Amino acid sequence: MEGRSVVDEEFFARSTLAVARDLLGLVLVRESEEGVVAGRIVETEAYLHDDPAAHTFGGRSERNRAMFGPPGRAYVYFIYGMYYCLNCTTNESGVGEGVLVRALEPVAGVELMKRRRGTDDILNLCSGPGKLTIALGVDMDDYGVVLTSEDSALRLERPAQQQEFSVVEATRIGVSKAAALPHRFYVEGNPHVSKR
DNA sequence: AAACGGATGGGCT
DNA sequence: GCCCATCCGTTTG
Repeated sequence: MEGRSVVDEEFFARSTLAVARDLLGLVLVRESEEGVVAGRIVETEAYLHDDPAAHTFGGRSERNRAMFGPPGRAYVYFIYGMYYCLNCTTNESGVGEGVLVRALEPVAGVELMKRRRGTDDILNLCSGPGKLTIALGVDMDDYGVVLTSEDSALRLERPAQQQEFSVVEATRIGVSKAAALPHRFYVEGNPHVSKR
C-alpha cells in the first residue's frame, strides 16, 4: 500500500482559517476492529489563540495541551457530560489553535455508522460534531493521535478525485463568546451540514 | 418551524 | 456553582 493520499503535517502548519477552509472536501478515515468508516468533511469551525470562544484562550491546561502541541494531531474534548468533539490542531507548536470538524458526508462503512448511531437515516449519521464522533467511534483514547500518518487508525486523506464546490462562510454554532466571528465554513448546498 | 428542557459530568473561577 | 464548540424528544405557534 502506498500512503500517497494522506495529508502531510505542512498542510496543518498554516493559518488556522486557511486550514479550516481547505479541510472541506478531504476525507477522514477511521479504522477499528469493527471495521473501516470514512467521511468527507463538509463543515468546520476555526478557533484562534486570541479568540474568547477557544478552549486555549485562558492559557495552557491539561485539557487543552494537544492544541499547544504540533499541528496535525487530534484534539478531542468531552462536552455536556455525554459527547466528544474532534479537532485538528493547526498552526505552529505553542500557538494554541485548531479546527473543529462539525460534519461529514459518509463515504465508507455506512452500515457500521448506522449501527453506532442507532439510526438508518443517512443525513443523521455525521451531521454534527457530537454525532460524527459516535459514528467514527472517536473518544478520549484518540486524544493527541497523529492524523498525518498512513498507519494511523484516524487520519486525513485526499480523495481520489475532488468534485468542485463552493464554500460558505458563516458564524459559529453554539458559542456565546465572539459569536459574530465568521469562522464557520461549509460546503454550499450539502445536506450533511449541521445547520444552514 | 422554532423554541424548550432534560440528560449528564468535567473544567475552571 | 456555573458554564459549556451537543443532541433529542416534546411542546408551542
